[in-house]
Amino acid sequence: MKENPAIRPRFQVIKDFICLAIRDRTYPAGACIPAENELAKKFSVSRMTANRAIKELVAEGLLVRHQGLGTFVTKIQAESPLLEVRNIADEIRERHHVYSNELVGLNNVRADEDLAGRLGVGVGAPTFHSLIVHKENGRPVQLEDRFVNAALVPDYNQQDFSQTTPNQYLSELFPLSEIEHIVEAVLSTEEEQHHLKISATSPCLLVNRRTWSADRLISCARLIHPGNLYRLSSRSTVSR
Amino acid sequence: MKENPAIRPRFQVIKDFICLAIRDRTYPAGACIPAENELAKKFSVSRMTANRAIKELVAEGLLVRHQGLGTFVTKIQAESPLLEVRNIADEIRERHHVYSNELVGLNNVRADEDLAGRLGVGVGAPTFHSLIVHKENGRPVQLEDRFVNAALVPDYNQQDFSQTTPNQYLSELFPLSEIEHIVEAVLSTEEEQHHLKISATSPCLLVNRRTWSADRLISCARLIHPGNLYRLSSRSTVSR
DNA sequence: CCCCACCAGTTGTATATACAATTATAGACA
DNA sequence: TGTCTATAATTGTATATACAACTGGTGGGG
Repeated sequence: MKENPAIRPRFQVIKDFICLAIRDRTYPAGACIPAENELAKKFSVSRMTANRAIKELVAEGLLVRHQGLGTFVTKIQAESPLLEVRNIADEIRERHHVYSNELVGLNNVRADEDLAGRLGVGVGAPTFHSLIVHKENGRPVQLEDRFVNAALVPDYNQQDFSQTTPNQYLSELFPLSEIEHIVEAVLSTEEEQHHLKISATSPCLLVNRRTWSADRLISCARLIHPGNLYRLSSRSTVSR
Repeated sequence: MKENPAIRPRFQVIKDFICLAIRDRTYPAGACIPAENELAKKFSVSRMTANRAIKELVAEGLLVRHQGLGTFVTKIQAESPLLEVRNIADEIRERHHVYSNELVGLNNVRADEDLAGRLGVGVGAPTFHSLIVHKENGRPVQLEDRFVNAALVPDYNQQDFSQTTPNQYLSELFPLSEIEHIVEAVLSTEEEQHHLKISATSPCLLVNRRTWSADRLISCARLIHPGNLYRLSSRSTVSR
């Protein structure tokens, strides 16, 4: 199936309808969505087609079904540990949301003492510094402040980050061998507030991440998220 | 759908057939499996039913399809690195599920030639052998078959493993310095089937793990999981 | 008040059928 | 020999239909 966004299969139309309804709280967590026959009538399709749409959303974890009862929106109950480097663009798209970003800056930077220590390079060594706002449906959800070892990634500052993310680009060049995560809750700086469009009192989730490939420290990133917009999510169940 | 192994839905019969054929190399990695119409004829079902079986295996990553061409067994090209020893009890609890276990046995064992080789001790040396079923919400998810060097961990067989796991106990005593993982897919023994409550044809993921602390080999464990309950993520592509 | 049967509504599995789209190959023609 | 077209084979989407199984509510009877 070649995806032409303008011409969607009927089952996809229904999937999109349901996802939108979940997002705008028409069907909040725990709520029962219309039955297959209802959706079939509403969208003038066969029940099989409605079933297909629902079944796929069940497989994606957004819905859960009980024979005889109905189909329910899953509830978020738990967070999964952060063990992997996920590509934020993929995560947003998996939620059927629109990913975009805004490149604030992409510069050559000589490592000061602090950065040298964090990036494992010598003081004065060349690095690249990128500052990017990642957006979900146009809303800023992550400010990525990243430093990359220029000796290892000489073309970093030639990349077009409207077409890829730094994480994706780097992971394509360097298979990860080690990841370090430090997670904490912080208040944001004035600059961060500006980019994330949040107030000075909004708590933020800060993830400091360093990635190694074959024992070489490739980059270190400070990822900061508005606390009310970002959480680590996992599979959910519904209780009646 | 309540699963009664004796009465499987027709699409499940086909899924099982395909999985078995993949495992015994009837259809090796990269191979093309029979088309929907062929399977429909072979199993006397409608094409829709064959399609359902294949589609689900595609979703599970075992198969990949090309319109006009056929359906292929995926090739495993990479495995996500196993870099840590996670405590299964913690993992399950992090999923907000109930962890429990069943201690099948905890014995003193003199190392035979095979075990001596694996545990790096002399033939006849004293070891401890623990066999534990780890359960998530009462359901067996891992059978842990572990041998520990008794000279290094003399109190191992005094532990109450209903209050901790062997992994947790050992990791508190011995900081890990090296881990070896060997991962393969196997059929389970009759005893393993009994403990894991699975059928003889259920594929299992086997992780053989050895852990060292300060260059001393502490223990070796055979961890076996029902394939449908536990899997390591992997990226797969197919080439034609 | 409790129990049971019935019913409505829902999901679960399956079928025969139809048309669309893609791919590779073979044959015809220049 | 190269190009184009037709065909065969395959997957992709969809339909109307049927029966099975499950759940909860209601009504009737004891």
